[in-house]
Amino acid sequence: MDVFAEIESRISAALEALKSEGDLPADLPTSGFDVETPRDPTHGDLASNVAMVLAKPARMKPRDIAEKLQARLSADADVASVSVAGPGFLNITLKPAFWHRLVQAILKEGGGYGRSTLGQGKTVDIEYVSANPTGPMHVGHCRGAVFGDVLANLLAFAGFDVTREYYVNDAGGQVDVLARSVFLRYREALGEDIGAIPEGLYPGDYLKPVGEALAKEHGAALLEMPEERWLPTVRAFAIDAIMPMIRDDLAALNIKHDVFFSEASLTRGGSDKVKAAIDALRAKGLIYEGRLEKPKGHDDEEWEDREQTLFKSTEFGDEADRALMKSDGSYTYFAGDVAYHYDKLQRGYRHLVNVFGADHIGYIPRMLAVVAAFTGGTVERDAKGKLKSWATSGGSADLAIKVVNLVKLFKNGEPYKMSKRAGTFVTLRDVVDEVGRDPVRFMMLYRKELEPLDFDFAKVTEQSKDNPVFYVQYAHARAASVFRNAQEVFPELSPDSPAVLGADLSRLDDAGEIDLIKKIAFFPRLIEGAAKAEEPHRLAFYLYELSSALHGQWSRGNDSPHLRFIQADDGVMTAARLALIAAVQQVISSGLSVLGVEAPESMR
RNA sequence: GGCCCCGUAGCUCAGCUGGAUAGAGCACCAGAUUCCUAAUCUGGGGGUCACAGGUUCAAAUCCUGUCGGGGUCACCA
Repeated sequence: MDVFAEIESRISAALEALKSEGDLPADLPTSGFDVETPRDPTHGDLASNVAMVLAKPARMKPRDIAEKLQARLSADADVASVSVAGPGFLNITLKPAFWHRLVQAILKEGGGYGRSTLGQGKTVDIEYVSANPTGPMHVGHCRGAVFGDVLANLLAFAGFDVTREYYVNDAGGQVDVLARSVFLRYREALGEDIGAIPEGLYPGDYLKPVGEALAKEHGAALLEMPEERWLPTVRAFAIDAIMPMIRDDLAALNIKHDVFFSEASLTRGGSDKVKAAIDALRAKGLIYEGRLEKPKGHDDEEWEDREQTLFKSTEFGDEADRALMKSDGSYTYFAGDVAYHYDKLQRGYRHLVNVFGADHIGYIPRMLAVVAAFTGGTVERDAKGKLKSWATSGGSADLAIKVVNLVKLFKNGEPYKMSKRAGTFVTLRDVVDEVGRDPVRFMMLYRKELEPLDFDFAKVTEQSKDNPVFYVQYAHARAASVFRNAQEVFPELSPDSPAVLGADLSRLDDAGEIDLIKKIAFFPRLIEGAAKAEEPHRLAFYLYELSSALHGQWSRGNDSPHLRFIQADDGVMTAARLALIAAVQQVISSGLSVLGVEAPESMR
């Protein structure tokens, strides 16, 4: 049940009635306006701009339209009063009985409350994390990982059919470096003194066991071979060893992908999916052999002017065409990504989401270009060629790119520099072990994704109450506690009992109580808004506000005992208030579950 | 230099895609605990929404320009 949609439709009905009676022009639209909660609660429960939006097409004064609607809506059995204010706002106050019914509806829906049919089962593929398989995850990966995971939860809650995907960059130079690094550890495991790890190889100790395992499996056999013979073996071995580390790291954050897509698989086993994807673009006339201009703004000594295979991404507004082949004849990373997205589209997804780090922003236009090219969609730009959004539209499927900004590390307020050499490299696992899964997840979401995030270990660990996650969890635990205490007096009042679900709510008339109901009434709309905007942080902020309202109402019982939830001499009132608490707790619980954060029954 | 993001209270940030008198946390000041968990609550001070124009009934929000901070710019991934 969505109060806003409900009132919207009643306003529409009122407009229709006025039209049929000739009070409004017959061709006047009956949608396109908003119903929202006014900032100032004295204005009423709900406000609409309907009169102002329709003033122009109706060629009437906003206030005149508003007054006609006022007369209509006042007759509604659920409406207590309607007023016209300011430039033509329609302020509506609903009868308490309406809010009481809402609480009952929420309790009846239970965990389904707030779920939406917005997605209508549309298939969505969300690609996130996609860290190179060259070592354990570090803190920097954390934000994108949590963001992607929660976005996936959120879209699923809003009715989309979601696939969570990880693109494994197991081809290219980085994994060759990994292989050489492991080979060194392999020699070490066979008793060789390898000395210091040379510049350019991965120095981490985590490769030691990998080298040892390699020695166990192959003995000294690999030592006899030239690099080009052992490299593929060692590379595959190393990746097979690293990926479980990464999965473990993700599991520590409660993140689980449905699909791990291997970049190397694109060209394995005789089939060349990269070539196929490029050919598909070629068929559209978007591939050509040509030269690129030397990039401006920085001196590049190694720049070489040569003819190469290019994708015409300028066709979609990118600032340069993009190379698909390296000078050694192998595919560029971009070429692999072209094939990967081609593959995703062929798997039938209607909506693709890529979660990028801020350092990959420059990569966005070419990716949008690729997907627009494959789907027949467009990359919307304004007259000056500026990108309107990081998304394609209008094609058989579309791509949206979400960018999470950098995480700046602090310790006791001082910037904290990560360095592998100085031993201050912080792995994701370290952070989760030290701080805990829930605080990390919540912290990563308690900021708009595009905003840089300061992450202070000392703050999040030592003064853990600074972390808002405890505030929200405490609200949930407090609700559970109220039930525990209430049952000592009224044993029949357990959370799912008929006595609570069917409680007579007519005495819930305190302003704070009604305010709590209004806050949970907003939940479905919040979910839809956050899902449409693909902004999970909204949910974190919402839960904080809702928790605040609950803590506030609880505390009012300190000064005014008659407001306490448990009234030992009044079972009817207690049941009513517990019903409200149960509904609030339900929303917090549902919200936290979308965030992937635990909703504890107790904080002790 | 091109492109992209950001600029809101002393600090860290929200602001529901254009709504009414711009909010929260931290910090500071003053209070609340024989009382359902004080990991909590109540009150107070604190603002040229970077700046200047424009669009309209209405702009922190959209457009243009300027200033400041950050990111990024073939052949890496």
